[in-house]
Amino acid sequence: MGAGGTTRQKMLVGGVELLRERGPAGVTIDAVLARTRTPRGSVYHHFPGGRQQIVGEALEMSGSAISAIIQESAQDGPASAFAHLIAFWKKLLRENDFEAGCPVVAVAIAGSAQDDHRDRAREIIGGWLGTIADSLVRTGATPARARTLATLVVSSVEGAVVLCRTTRSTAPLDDVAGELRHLFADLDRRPAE
Amino acid sequence: MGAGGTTRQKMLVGGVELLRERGPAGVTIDAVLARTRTPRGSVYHHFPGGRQQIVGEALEMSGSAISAIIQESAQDGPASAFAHLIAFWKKLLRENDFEAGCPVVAVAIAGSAQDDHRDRAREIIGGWLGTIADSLVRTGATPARARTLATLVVSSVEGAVVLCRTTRSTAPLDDVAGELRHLFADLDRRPAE
DNA sequence: GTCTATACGAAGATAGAC
DNA sequence: GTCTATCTTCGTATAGAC
Repeated sequence: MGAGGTTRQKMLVGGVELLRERGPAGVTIDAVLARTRTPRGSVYHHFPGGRQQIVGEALEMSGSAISAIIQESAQDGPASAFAHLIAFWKKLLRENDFEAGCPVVAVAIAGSAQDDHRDRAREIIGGWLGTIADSLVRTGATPARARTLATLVVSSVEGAVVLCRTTRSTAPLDDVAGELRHLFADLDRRPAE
Repeated sequence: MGAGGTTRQKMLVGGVELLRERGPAGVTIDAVLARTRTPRGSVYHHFPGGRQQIVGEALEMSGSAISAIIQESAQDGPASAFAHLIAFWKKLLRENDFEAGCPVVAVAIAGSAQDDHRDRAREIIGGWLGTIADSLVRTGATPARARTLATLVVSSVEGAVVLCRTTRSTAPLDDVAGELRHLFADLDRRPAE
């Protein structure tokens, strides 16, 4: 939990946690306050935009963390990006007792009710796809196939995170990791589609 | 939309639509009534359990539809189940202008707030995995590898549905379909892990 | 089976004191 | 920066008439 830091930081961390656990609809001001035990009177001082601003900043903060992992590890190639992404999710799932998932996916499927941050979610996911695809191109894949493979990687990992939550196990991510390793190994044998 | 049928059926169809578009938190009684233009006074007559019952029955109805598609098509082998699943989602996404996703996933990641139908979501997804894995075993895969491949299929398809919603395009599902075809083709060359 | 009215609670947001 | 009301909106649920 967000123990240290300023009141504002604590609220934001609480918002990130709630976004991962319950989706945007679960990021209520009351829930943030109850979780972080920060003063109610400070909410609109730090977040003049209210609840909507908290959700938006929580999405930015948690989405950037994932983007950073992909960008850094992708410098060592697509296999590295894939491995680090899997490792990140396994760690986060276990640390949160399988109660936390991907905040960007949660926003993406939330629908247009209340405030709508889906455009940002789309941009963030687009960034992941671009980074992974670029990395695949550098290993010799055609741009078209790189894009296709990047889509498979992101889709299967995000889907596996959902299955990990429901089964309360990291097995789905391990299964996906095992199968997609074959696919990466095939890359040089089947470069163009 | 649920034009015909009894009041109860109309309410249920509205609940299914809302569950797919906004998740369980979006299935409010007000939203169901506004969408189906059914009488408010009939809600607790048809659903004594109130909102929670509507969400539960909407999950059963929409989850069963997907289970049925997998079960029927899996009789012709895993490739058929996979193809029909992809086709189902592409059709549903297009028909709903990419505003609707998987109701079971929506429940699975909703968290423990309010009513909790996650156990049922887990059972439903488990059924999909079992059906697909059985089908793979019948084509010669070992039980262990069948389970692993089934997990990859469900994970990547569900993840792709999320990406389809954000990009408002069926391309992610097509990408996954294209890549996983290679994997099915490899099955006979790499039967045991 | 359906209607209106209403009680009740949760949550977002604002105002003004400190 | 933080506190204590308070207002308002929304959503669930119930009661009783028709």
